[in-house]
Amino acid sequence: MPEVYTAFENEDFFSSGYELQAMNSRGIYSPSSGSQETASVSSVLSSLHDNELNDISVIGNPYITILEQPTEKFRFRYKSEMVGTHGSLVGSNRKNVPTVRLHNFLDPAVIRCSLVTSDEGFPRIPHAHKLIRRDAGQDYDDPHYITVSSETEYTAIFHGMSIIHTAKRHIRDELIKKMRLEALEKKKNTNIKATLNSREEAQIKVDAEHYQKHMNLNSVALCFQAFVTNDCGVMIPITEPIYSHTINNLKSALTGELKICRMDKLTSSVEGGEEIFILVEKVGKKNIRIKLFELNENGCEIWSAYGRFSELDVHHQYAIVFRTPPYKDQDITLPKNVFIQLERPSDGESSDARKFTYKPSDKIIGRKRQRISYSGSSELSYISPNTNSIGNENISELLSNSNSHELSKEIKKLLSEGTTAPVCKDFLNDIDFDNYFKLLLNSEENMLGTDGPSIVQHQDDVMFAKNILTEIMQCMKMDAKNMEEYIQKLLKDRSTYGDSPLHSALRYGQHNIVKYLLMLLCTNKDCKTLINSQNSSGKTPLHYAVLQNQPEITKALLMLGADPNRTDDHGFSPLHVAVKISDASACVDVLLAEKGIDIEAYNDAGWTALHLATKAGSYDAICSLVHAGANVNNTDMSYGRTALHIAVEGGHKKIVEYLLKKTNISVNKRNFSGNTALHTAVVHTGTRAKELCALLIQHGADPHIQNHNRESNDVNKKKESHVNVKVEVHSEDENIEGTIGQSSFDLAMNKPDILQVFNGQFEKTTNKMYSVTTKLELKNEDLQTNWLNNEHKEKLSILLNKTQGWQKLAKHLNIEYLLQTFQHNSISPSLGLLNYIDVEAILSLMDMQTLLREIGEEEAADYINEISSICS
DNA sequence: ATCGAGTTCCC
DNA sequence: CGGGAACTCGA
Repeated sequence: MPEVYTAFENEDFFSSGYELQAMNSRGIYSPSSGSQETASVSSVLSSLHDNELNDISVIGNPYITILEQPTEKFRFRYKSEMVGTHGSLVGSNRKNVPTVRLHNFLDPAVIRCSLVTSDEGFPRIPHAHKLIRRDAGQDYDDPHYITVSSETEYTAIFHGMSIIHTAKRHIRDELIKKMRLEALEKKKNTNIKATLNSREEAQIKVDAEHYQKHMNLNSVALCFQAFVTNDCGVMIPITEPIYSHTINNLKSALTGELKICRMDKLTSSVEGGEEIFILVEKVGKKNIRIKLFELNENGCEIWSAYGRFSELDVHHQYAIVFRTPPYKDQDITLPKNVFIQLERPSDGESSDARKFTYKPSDKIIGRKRQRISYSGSSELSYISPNTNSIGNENISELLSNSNSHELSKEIKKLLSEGTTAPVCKDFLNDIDFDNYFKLLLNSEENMLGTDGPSIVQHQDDVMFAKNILTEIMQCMKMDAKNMEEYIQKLLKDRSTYGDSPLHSALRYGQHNIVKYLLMLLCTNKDCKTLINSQNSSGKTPLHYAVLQNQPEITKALLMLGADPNRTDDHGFSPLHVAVKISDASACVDVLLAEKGIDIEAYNDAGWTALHLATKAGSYDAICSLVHAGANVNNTDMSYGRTALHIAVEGGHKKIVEYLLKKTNISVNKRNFSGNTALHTAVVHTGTRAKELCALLIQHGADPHIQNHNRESNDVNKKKESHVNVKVEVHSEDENIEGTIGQSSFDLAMNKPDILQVFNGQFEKTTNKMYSVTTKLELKNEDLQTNWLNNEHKEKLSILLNKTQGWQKLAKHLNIEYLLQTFQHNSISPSLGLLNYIDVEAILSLMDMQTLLREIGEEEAADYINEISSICS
């Protein structure tokens, strides 16, 4: 087609469509003229008597601007859904409908709207979907034509359109239909009588075939083009086509709206790694990310990170279980508000952002923190500001300068001078004060916490305990009337997170302040209550003492009546907390020494201390727990695992070894999924899989125990029957439970090194257990007990691979259902088969030799003959 | 055969 | 309308 009309693609005109509309509102009328030639002439002429403002816009070729884009999201409907009304394609502003205007043209023309592919940068082709237009209860297929003229200000308004999702099976036909029409129209522009020749028809079919597979069915665009009809009734385009932006299918996981529906919790520790369950609208598991980000005051993103999860953590397109990433700043002392949103890599779409909060770590002091140098003075300067009510310079000085012995004497004196209420006399009598104070004073640290605040703005928080203590001292010195009451009030004061002074001092590692607070507390009538007070996350001072790995303080707290079994909001007792910290074994021991501690207690997730310790790999804690009498065969309530499962899962070889060697843990215990520790070891992805398997096998793990994992193929069907036969034979083998599932052995099928471990063990010990399982009688004792070693197996497998004899062998052994397994999974199919025969003790070497001869594998048979003669 | 994802239909 | 679920299809 000759390029008579060139595009007018000035960006300015595109973006200034609205201004143009205003300027042209008067409209231009010119008497109709027949041909295109005169059309452009008349447009030039008319520009002469148009006002100056319009000059720029009227000179040039006709073009179309889009006054109103269609919405970006629209639900594509199937034909069958088109009963009744479902709303039509509206404009991007949600009110109007798609609208375009023809410029630089003075005759009536028609504007066509059709549906095309949306891939920008690629040639637009007709889309397989339909764009229907409903008018007065009638539906019309695309394309749609609207006549424009000066009366309508050359504006075409496309009402009542909707997009019909062509069914997959009709895509090709629909494409062919549209592509034929397009090709025909093109040809007719030059020759009215033109038809498509068979070569063109064929080409269209080929193209349609191709597009059918690759067309994006969830995105379309509208195509607008203006035409005039010539004398022969042929549509002659007078503008280049212009395309709307993309319209995406609202119902698809690929382009649908991303939405966070619900979240399990909205907070995480700065350390990250916390598991969160999030319910979402339909997503594709391969095409979704969870982004956490922070904005500054100006709304600029200043931090972002992605939640950690795998495809397997996306449940049925509607839920995701992910772990939070660590926050950039581990040292925050106040909650940090950030945002969380879903992000779709394929098109960069994202959901609305939800608020999310990072909480400061409980172990703030556990880490090395950068110390900010305070100008000129000691930390003393931090004490004074908050003292408008009480002039306490003396006390401050006392606190900071006096050696601790002096001060403790001071306190002790105060305490013994009868300031204590009679109620606690009994309690005080019970306490071994000498020991207690020795414990507390057995420290050479300075009075003030060794750690200053890392960030100045949080000094109030950090100084909370110190300020309270200062006030108390002040109060004592002044011997005020309501002193006791006042002190009581001070001790009960709370700071951020509901911290009592004791919590706060512990949280910030101000160990000396802790000690002084404890001295004060021990004489207080509400001592027990105060000691056991819980902050807003339910933690007691004991939790923090343990988190800070302070065995002495832990002990002191216990002496003062701290309840070792009080749990935090997640059901964690101090023991639960302690065993998770690998170097806090001293605290574990202190706790375990406490009578009344419940070592089998479960946290809210259904884990005992032993499970938590195992998960964390805290070897010492495990030993302590076992010594303290923890039941090693106790299972967690969420997965039914013993510590052995958990240890294997975590690859903690040393712990596995300990459990197996030093405890009476049951090696073959199955978890809720029916898996034994050996199953877990076999599928272990780390480098230790083999060692772990060996260890378990050594301690009697049975690789034939099956889990509850029912596979879903023919292979398994057959295997079931196979297994059932086996079970019958070994009916004395207690409780294989007749279940249908995978054994450790099954799981190891494609792991030759692990099979070796299994084999090695059977060569030595298991012939008794798995003897005489086949119809074939075993004749040669030697060959029965000594099967092929690995080297022999490899050599033999080379022979059998060469001739494909392994397939025949498998068939004759009635295990052809495993052919595929061997074929696909083994490095060498024959080796897989041989290992299988070996482990399952299907037949003796002698029989093997016979069988090989029967099936014509002379070379292999000879080889066996050769090695067996060497052996004997 | 079975499962998850995608498609189609129904209310 | 939007939500939901039944159906279908490909791995």
